[in-house]
Amino acid sequence: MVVFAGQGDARRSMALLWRTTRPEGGRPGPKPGLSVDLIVDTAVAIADAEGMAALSMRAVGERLGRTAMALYTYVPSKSELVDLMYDRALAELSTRHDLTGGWRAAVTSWAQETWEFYVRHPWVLQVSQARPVLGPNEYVMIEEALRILRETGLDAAALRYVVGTLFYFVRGAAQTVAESRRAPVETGVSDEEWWYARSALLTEVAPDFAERFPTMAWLAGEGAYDPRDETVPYMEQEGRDTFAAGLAILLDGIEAKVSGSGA
Amino acid sequence: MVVFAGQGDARRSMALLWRTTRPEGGRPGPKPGLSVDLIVDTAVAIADAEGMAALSMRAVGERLGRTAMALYTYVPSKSELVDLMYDRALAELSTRHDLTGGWRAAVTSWAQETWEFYVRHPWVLQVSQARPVLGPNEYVMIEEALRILRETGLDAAALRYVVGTLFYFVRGAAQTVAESRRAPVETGVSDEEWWYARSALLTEVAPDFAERFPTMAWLAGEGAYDPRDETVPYMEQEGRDTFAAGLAILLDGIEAKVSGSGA
DNA sequence: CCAAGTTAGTTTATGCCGTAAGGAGTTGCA
DNA sequence: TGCAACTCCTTACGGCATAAACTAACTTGG
Repeated sequence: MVVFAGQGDARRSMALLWRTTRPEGGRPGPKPGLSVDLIVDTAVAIADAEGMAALSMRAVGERLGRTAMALYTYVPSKSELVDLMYDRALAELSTRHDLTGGWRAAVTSWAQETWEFYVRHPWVLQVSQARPVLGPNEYVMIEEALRILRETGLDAAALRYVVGTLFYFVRGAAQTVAESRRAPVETGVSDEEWWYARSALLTEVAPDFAERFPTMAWLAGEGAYDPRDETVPYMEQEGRDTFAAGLAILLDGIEAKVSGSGA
Repeated sequence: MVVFAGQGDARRSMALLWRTTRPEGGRPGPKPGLSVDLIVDTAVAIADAEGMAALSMRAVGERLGRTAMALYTYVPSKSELVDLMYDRALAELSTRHDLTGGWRAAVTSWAQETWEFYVRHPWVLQVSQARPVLGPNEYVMIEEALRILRETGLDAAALRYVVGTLFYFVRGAAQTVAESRRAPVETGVSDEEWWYARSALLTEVAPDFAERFPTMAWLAGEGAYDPRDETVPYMEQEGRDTFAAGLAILLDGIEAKVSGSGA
């Protein structure tokens, strides 16, 4: 049974995100022992350390020495709490990338920082990108990307596409690495163990691998594996490299569009 | 408490994915009333129609006139079932894109088809990209992308990056549209209703929007909104356009790399 | 100063979920 | 004929979000 979210709910949720609550001097009743900020910070700490799967109202309450139900005084629901976590986390991103070196340098540093942010908070990528949360910090983030890329001189429509494409790429590239960090925490099996066991099973289950997947076999034979730093898990190294190289490709494409449109 | 997944579990799961089970003539016990295929198909149907959130063992069992526990005779766990769903869905993708028109045309048609696939099965994007599922059809999909792009003549390392970047982009672009289809199904609120209510609240909660987010305000003023087909939800139109334009940018970047490396 | 009303937080309960355990009925083979 | 293997069921457990009803702390109007 899906309950239609009423207008009132939406208003309360926006008010919470944008912090439009009056000072509220001297009210009756016991003094609040918690606060929305405290709850959100605690929830973020849990998600960072133990993954989104470990985030429950009970878990947050327990860390604060309260029951799960106590949180409902401050936050209307778990999904609302997750929205607040998301917006809080986004506040970490810087908002003033230097444009004096040209837009390409600025975009690169923006993308790098954003990528690191996602990797640092892997759970953020699990927050539904469905309807955007529409919190203040999400707007700040988008505004910053637009501000930088407007420097290219592209028109409004092109700017939209370019920013969208950049977001897709950064999120996708971060996702690979984020998951390779999340999985060990949540399953207790390291990347190395997992891949080792899995690839052994693969040859067992598909002995004709090389004939069925010739290009993959060629790629593996080409020694494209390059574990230059053995302390970095394989997936993570791969993700980093793809990010750097992919970003260059993307920026080349954007540059072509910019000079093509005569900017 | 996370239980370490043993080797035996992994072997069983790979065997299930790759269908390496002997014919099994005349065994004791009642004839199976269900089959893995039937269960997986039913689960896919539920996920397609009602979203991943509605997919439960009880729901699948009920559709088949069985209890939830009956499924465990065929499938060891829900997460295993989801892996099987994922691989089954991937079987829809075609494996022989025409290369006679050059790699760019082939990549475009591959990307288009893959994008449509994700949009058709929005739940696929929710299946963790953590440790790849490693089913046969995932390999087929990757092999096809590699086969097409090898036509560029890029070396192994570059090929990896390019394919990775392309995947990130297609998934990201599809995600936006997929969510805009998933959300109404799961929440009962259409895109239009939601955006209308939300943007009204936004001006209420941030009356100084134009000063705080000048580039976004400019973009909105530029009339970048172009609802050419009113039957297509806004988010979806935006997603489609970004996909087409973004893909062109990406391919331009790849082309630059190809001619740069003297292929 | 006290009763009324408001609020923070608890306990209890409902209805979901995945799945462990054990039992009932069915079938093929020794 | 009996046994082992098999499918499927019922029951149960511990988890989840959260509704409802309650207690206790606090402010304020009379």
